[in-house]
Amino acid sequence: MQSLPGFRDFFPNECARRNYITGTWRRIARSFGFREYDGPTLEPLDLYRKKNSGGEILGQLFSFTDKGEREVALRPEMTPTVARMLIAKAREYRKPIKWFSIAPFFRYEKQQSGRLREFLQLNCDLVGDDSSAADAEMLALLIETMRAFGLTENDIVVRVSDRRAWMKFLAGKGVTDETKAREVLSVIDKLERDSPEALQAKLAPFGLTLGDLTDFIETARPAFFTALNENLAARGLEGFCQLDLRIVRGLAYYTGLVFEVFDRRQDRRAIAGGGRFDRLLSDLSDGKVDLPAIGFGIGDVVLGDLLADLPDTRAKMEAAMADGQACDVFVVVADESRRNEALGVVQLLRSLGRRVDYPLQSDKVARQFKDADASGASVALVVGNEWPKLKVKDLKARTETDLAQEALADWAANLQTPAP
RNA sequence: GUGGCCGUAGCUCAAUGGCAGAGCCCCGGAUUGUGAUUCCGGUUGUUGCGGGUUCGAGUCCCGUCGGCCACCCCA
Repeated sequence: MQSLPGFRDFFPNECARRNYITGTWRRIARSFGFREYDGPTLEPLDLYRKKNSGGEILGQLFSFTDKGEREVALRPEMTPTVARMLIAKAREYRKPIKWFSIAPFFRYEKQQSGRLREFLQLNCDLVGDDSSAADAEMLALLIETMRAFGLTENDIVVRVSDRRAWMKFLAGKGVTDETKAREVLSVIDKLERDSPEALQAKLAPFGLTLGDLTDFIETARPAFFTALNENLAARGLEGFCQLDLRIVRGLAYYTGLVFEVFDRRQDRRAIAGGGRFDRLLSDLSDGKVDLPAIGFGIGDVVLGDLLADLPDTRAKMEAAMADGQACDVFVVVADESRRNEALGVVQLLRSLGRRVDYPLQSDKVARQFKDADASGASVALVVGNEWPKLKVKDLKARTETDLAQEALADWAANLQTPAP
C-alpha cells in the first residue's frame, strides 16, 4: 500500500520541514498583527459552484456525494470559506480585519513538480480597508515572509499589476462591457504562452491587436505602482517588486491589485499569488456585507522546492529541521545500579523544559554515546558510580567536566540551546 | 483529461535475451565507563503489477498502476 498519487506521507524529516515552513509563516503573520483562524476541510460544492471562484478551479475540484446525498468538495482554496465567515460575523470585528490561516487544500490535478493534490497554504487577508497603504502592507507581509526563509531580492521577485489599469485601458479602446473585458483579461493571462497568431485571432473580435496590448504593457506607468513603491521603499523592500502588467490572474473575483511571486533564476511555477477582491463579500452576501478585501496565498510545495535548491536557504532550513528533531541533553546510564538516580535527573531536566532522551535498557557506554550523538543533543550527562557527582560531556568539543548534583538545576537553566 | 520518457534492495545505481550485483543506510560483533575513522559479519529482492513471445525475459511485446516532463493551470 502506498499513499494516493499527489498525497504525501510526512516522515519525521518531512514533518520537521513542514513545521519549519508553517512555523515561519505563523511567526511572520503574527508579527504583522494578523490573527489565526481556520475553517472546514470539506465544504458544500455550491460554495465553489457559484461564480466565486470561477475559471479552471471548478474542473479541479475534489468532489463527491456524501452518505447524506450532499454534494461536497474538499476545499481547493480558502477565499470562499473566509468570505463566508466574514459575512457571518463581519460586524463583530473592528476594521480592518487581519486574519491568516495555515491549512491543507486539495485539487484534483495530475501531479507534477510543484503541484500536488494535497498541499498546505498560508492565506492572509486584510478586510475593510481599500487604501494603497493596505495594498503595500500586504505586499510587505508577503515579502517579509519570504525574507524570513533567507530569500533575498536576488532570489525572488513580486510581479505586480492592477486590473483597474487594464479596465481603464480597455474602456479607452471601446471595450466597456465587463464580461467582454474579462474575456480579454484571460487572453492577457496567456500572453506568455500562446503563439502571436493565436493571440491575434482571440483579440480580433474585441477590435484589439496584439500590438495594442504589448504597447500598453511596455509603456504604461500607472499611478498605483508609484504609491506602492514609495511605501515599500520606506521599509527598504522596493527591490522585491516589479511592475508587470502581464499578470492578471485566473480567478474571477479579483478587482484591483494582483500579484504573483516568482523565482528569479529558474522557470518554476508561481510561489505565491494574490490580489484585491473588493466586491466578493458584497456579491456573496447580496449586498448585506460590503467590505473591500485583499489577500494572498503561499503554497508549501513550490516554496519548499525553492528553499531546498538555494544553498543559503537550504542550510537555514536544514538547521531548523535538525533542531526541530533534536534533544538538548542525553543522559548516559554508565552504572546500571544508578538507573533510578538517572531517571531523577531526566525528570528534573524535563520539568525545566529541556528535551531529554536516555537509554530504556542497559547498554554499553560506547553504544550510549553513539545514541547520544544521533539524538542531536549537544551535551551528554553521565550518571554512574561517581554519584552524587555527574559528568558533563560536550559532545562536539569532546571535553568533559564534573557537575555536583545540587548544581544540576542551575546548570540546566543556563544551558545554551540553539535558537530556532 | 491528452501526449512523450521512465520503473531493479529502504536510498543511489549496474547486469549482451543466459546463475540478480555494488556503494550508502540499517542491525550485530572486535578482552564490559566515552560517540571520529577502521575491521569482521548479517538482511538487502514477488526486477511495480498482470498477461504474452521464447528452451530461457530485469532485458522483447501488450495491458495496468506509479513516477517525471509537456499541454493545461497555479500554491
